[in-house]
Amino acid sequence: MSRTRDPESTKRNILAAAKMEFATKGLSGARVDDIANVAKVNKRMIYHYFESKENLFKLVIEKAYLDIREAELKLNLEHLDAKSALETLVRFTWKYYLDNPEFIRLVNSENLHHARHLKTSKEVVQANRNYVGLVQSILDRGVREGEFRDQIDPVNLNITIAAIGYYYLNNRFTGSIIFEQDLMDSEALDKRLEFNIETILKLVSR
Amino acid sequence: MSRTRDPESTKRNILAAAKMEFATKGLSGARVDDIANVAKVNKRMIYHYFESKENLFKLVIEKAYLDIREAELKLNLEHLDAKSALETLVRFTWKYYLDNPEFIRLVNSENLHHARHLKTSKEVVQANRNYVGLVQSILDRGVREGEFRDQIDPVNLNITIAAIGYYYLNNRFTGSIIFEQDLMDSEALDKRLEFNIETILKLVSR
DNA sequence: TATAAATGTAAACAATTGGTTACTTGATTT
DNA sequence: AAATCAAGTAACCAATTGTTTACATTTATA
Repeated sequence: MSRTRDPESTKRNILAAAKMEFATKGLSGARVDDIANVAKVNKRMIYHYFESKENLFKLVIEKAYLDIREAELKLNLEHLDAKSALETLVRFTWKYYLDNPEFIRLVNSENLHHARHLKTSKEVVQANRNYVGLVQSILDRGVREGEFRDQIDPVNLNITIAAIGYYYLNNRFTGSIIFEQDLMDSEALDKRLEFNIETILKLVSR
Repeated sequence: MSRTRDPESTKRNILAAAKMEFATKGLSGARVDDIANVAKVNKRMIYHYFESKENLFKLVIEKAYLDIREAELKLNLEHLDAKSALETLVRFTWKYYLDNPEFIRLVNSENLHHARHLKTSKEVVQANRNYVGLVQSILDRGVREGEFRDQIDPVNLNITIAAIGYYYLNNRFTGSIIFEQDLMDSEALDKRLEFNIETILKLVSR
């Protein structure tokens, strides 16, 4: 049966279109008209369901964070030895950024705006708390197994794992110009991933 | 003598105001009127000297790159042993990002726009070529001194040195929320710098 | 089945935007 | 000192923007 009305699908379409629009053009550059056109809904519906452009952005960035944290939990890193778990996490983080370039763009936008949309989001804070705990448990296990150094700060390790992927991909356009090579060709990408794994493993090894 | 007209100072004021405006609000979010007000010049002067908002942005981002590359050259890393040279470079990069947060924001904006303003800038490419050469020479020296591993890719090393500082500072707002600590308090900043030096030195060591 | 609530459309609005026009004032040159 | 050009001002414009108003239609419910 073909329903002529479908509020859930309308909301989903708006959110998906908004995510791409905000990621491509930033918060200021994004156009509500364009979001409506891509989502194939009347512009009025955006205000009906999401109140304002600003609030729509808030929901988009919140969902983006919850999505990546959820994907990380699915890795089931508890079942691996510490070294494999850490390598898996580095690989995952890289691949996630590579497959979801919108995530990086959205995080940049949110930081340009001093994270004002995320400030009130308890859910995102909790999801991240679990994530830091996960990395801490890998570190503990690595120490017990005699593989990792003691006293490594899990937050700084987390940040570095993200950083070495994020920066490369975020700055792929300026990078490809100033380094005079295509940073996005598959050979360069593979090489970078291996480089990153090496960086992290050397950092934690005894 | 007080000159009522001073084109050089007018241009300088416009460029300085534009740099801050673009860094704070991005290319789309920046307002030509605001740049004119901050620079204390008539809006007409911006178009007189810089043609368009877009072209003004181009000059701002070009100058930003030339400035950092120039500052790096002043470090005179050739006179240091390889390990000290590399540590100095990591410290410098961190401090430069810390003291010039506009640089990070501008690079983000340029990447959001697929680096279209930098594409035609021969000068920036040349400046960066010198920079990669500098890092390569440090690596060579380190190998000769028996301190560094062989075959380290200078471009990926460069990218990683930048990444570990850039990401932390770029995402300081979202980071302070999701990690539930002020990433910008001086203790956290010192700790991060030491962490980064350790990361790079462990990466290159034999 | 009548009715109210939810879902949707079209058009318009007030404010803002990058950019321009028409004009004035100061400095330099011959 | 006249003339010419560069530097500067104020007001305005057409286009675009996020948001709203007024209205129509579908769906669920009493």
